[in-house]
Amino acid sequence: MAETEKKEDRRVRRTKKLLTAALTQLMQEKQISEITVRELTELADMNRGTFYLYYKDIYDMLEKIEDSMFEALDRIIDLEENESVDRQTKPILLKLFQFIEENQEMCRVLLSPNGDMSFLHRLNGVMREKCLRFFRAAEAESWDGDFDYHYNFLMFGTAGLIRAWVNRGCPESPAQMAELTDHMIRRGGLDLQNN
Amino acid sequence: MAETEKKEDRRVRRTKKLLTAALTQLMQEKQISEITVRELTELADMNRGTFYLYYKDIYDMLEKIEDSMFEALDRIIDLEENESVDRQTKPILLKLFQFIEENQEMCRVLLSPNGDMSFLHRLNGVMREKCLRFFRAAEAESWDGDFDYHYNFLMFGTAGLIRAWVNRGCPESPAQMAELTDHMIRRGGLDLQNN
DNA sequence: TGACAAAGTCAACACAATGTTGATTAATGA
DNA sequence: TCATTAATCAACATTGTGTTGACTTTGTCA
Repeated sequence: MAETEKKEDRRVRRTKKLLTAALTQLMQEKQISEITVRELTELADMNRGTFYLYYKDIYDMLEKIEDSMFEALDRIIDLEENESVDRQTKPILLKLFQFIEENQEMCRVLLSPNGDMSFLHRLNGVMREKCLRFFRAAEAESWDGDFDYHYNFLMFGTAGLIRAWVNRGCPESPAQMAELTDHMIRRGGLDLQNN
Repeated sequence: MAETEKKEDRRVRRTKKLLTAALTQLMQEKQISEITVRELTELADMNRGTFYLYYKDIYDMLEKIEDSMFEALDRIIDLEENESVDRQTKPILLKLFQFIEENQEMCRVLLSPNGDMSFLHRLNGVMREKCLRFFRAAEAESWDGDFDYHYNFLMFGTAGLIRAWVNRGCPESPAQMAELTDHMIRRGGLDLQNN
């Protein structure tokens, strides 16, 4: 459990970084399933056996990368919770988008057609915990047993927003995106007349 | 291009149906990438060589299954367009949810953690065309260059709703879901006070 | 109904990626 | 500096792949 224990040997850091870079590149070109350990290590210019020192297979590697991302996200958002006393969603969204911007390369491939559904689901799960406190406290009794539906709509919608944003290369600032997301969540996307 | 040309030999239909059932089952248990042609055909109780008569590999098979789903969806929604003259989003949503209900097994696995990101993206693309006419004609000039963001939020949000629904086994009727979705799209998920 | 065409079976094949090994060399950090 | 640990390299059995040709079974349609 004790993550980032002390910090690894420089060679280990180097190796993992090279492998991650190679994987990110390959995932832009093809399905994860089509990526072999052989070509990954060839691209990273290292011995094939070295890969197995750290990962069981490609999927195990991707999962471990996601692990460390979620850990970082966890730290950031828990920190936020202490700072802000008010019940706004915006601060938490701002932190989220700042995090996405910093990890935009990996987020882009994970949300691309070659991406990983389980990443979406994990993001869904992690954010759900964070959001529950905000939502439940607010006057959200209106959705009773429908919370699941409401939450899934808003979370997946936000994921769609993130996807579009990273696909464009994050031209807007995290603050702008947090503002837009907050607006979408509160007032919906269609400002139509009531029919 | 000429799809469903005449209709295939009964043996071909049988084979493809058995393979599809086997794939659906296996995808509930494991990642697509971990599914081998060998075990798939063993489960379907047929010769391994038979698989290669129709599909290049597992991914090719999944893609072809998705193809036929999108074809069916296309027909349904194009039909709808002729029937309804008004500019409501609800009729199109109703047809969508009816379609999902009929294909709920496959939809459930495709949207599960073991699912297929490219399915989401294809759904995104197909529905985008359909929705453009409705949205553009409506008073939706408010979002100008931001259409992409709005659309992605609403489409992914709807996908999240679909996911939650099929995961529960579609207890609500398609009409109820269309109503809920319409509400989410128009008024957003949070009915909070304007802060 | 019966004949022909097409689908499915079976065994065999070369090929490629996997995951693991033991011995050796190189880099790190205290 | 030196003991420790990472990385390399070659080799290995194993497994899935994709394809072949000869065969048996099944469906279609005249």
